Amino acid sequence: MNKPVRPPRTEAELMQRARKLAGRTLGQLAEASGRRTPDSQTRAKGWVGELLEASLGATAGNRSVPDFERIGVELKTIPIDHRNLPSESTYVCTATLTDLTDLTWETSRVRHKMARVLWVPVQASKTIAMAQRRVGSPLLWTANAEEEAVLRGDWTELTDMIRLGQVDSINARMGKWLQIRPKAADSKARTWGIDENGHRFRTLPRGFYLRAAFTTAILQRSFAGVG
DNA sequence: GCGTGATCATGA
DNA sequence: TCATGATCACGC
Repeated sequence: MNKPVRPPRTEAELMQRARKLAGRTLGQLAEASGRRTPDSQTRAKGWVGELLEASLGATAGNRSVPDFERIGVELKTIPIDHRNLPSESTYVCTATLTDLTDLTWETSRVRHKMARVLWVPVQASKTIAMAQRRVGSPLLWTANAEEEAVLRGDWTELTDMIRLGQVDSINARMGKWLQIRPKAADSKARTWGIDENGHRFRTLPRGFYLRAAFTTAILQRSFAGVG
């Protein structure tokens, strides 16, 4: 890799950088940071996210802290289809399956992750070669009251099921905007969960995801009144 | 296995 | 066509 980008010191600095990236291709960003552009994402699923992290000066690596630690901002890239709409859900964090007694929405990882997010749309149509895909206009976002109420409701409903030992009854159809889906190397992966008798048992690791309908809605909201 | 980053691939 | 359930890579 080339010279690392230094971490942004303010949100304004981060936004200035993000706006400069808008319109550039992934190939250009890859060259600037000395990375090879993969032909496909099948075996490079996190590549775009890591490329944007490097391009904007994120420092968190795989630590459980915000991507832009100093200013408390999380970076999320949004894959965009040919209609300019999000084509995938957005992973948020792993779901806690044991020791939930003192866990509340206020102290949850979901809320902390979602507190302040820089959304960066990136073209993801397979009809566009990886290196030619372009970065879109960034959105620095915080949930408004209505959004947070829905997220809190979804989180509470799903977390209550886990508390009651019903984790294996959770499916991805639950939750309006926030859902729980597997988050693992494969379907054989196992972590500890709690069954309906309160006993520990082996189960598939899960994660919280934001539905594409949610990111569609917040991108729409950001355009409202702008033209 | 769990954290980071996500997208793939198939059934409905 | 599209969302669900499965999967890929990497550091530690």
